[in-house]
Amino acid sequence: MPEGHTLHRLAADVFAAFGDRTVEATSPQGRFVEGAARISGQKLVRTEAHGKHFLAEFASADWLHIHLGLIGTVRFGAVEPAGGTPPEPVGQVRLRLANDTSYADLRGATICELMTGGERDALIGRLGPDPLRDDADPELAWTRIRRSRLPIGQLLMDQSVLSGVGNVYRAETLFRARLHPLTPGKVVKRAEWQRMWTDIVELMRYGVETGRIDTVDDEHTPDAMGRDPRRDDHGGEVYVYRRQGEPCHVCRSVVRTQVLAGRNLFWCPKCQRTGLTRRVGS
DNA sequence: CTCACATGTTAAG
DNA sequence: TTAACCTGTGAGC
Repeated sequence: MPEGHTLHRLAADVFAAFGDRTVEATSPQGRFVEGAARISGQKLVRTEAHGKHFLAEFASADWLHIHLGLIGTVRFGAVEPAGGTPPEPVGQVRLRLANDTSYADLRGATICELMTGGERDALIGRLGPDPLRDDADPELAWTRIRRSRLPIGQLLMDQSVLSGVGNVYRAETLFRARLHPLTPGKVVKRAEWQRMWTDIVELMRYGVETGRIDTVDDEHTPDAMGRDPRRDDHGGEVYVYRRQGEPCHVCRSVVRTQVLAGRNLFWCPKCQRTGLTRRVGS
């Protein structure tokens, strides 16, 4: 379940379990044997997340770089009794980190590699501002958005414009901004972008705290509206993401979907436009 | 059980 | 624009 909040949680969880001490690294699956051997026995100095990228620095100056892609996961477990042997890996475990009390198994990632510090810096340099980082500058994203004819829905998913937003946060933040996803970037107003950025920061911080993407305001919760809670998904309550064909929680219009650049858009045709002067799509 | 699809990205065509 | 990567889940039979 990897949007940016997942990676920031992962960075915190990995450091909590393995940070400031040596860690044993193996690649039971066999596709990261050399890299695992390089960091095994090294002290884990720090972990961090930038957008959807996980990075961990070891005392050897090696950086572990992981990207979960669409289906990658890290599963944590406790070594019991402490000091004992972790359970045999099940399935394709690319990387296992372990110490005397914890282990963590990485599966399905698109990237698991070692980097130099310079390569780590270059990677971060290619990413747009991450709403979950205190040093992020939303003006950098605005500079890209305001000059682009591409749809705001496409720009929000471009990791070089801003990093960490995925399909769920895209759909939900555009709904909350009442902005149609096909609105060209250059038509978005500065104040709209500033409000949207603030909203993204708030939504994603909540995601880091809870591990859930919950985007509906109190007045639109299942309790407040007397409807059934969402159950088809591990996420929380949402306005439009994967709700195509269902009624909008606000206006009852039927939520729509359309593929854009290979990913599904979701929006409410009535709530999401900003007046007649800016109606986009149909 | 099988199948479609998924919160992502890259490289091939 | 499409396939490929590769795991997990839910729907349907």
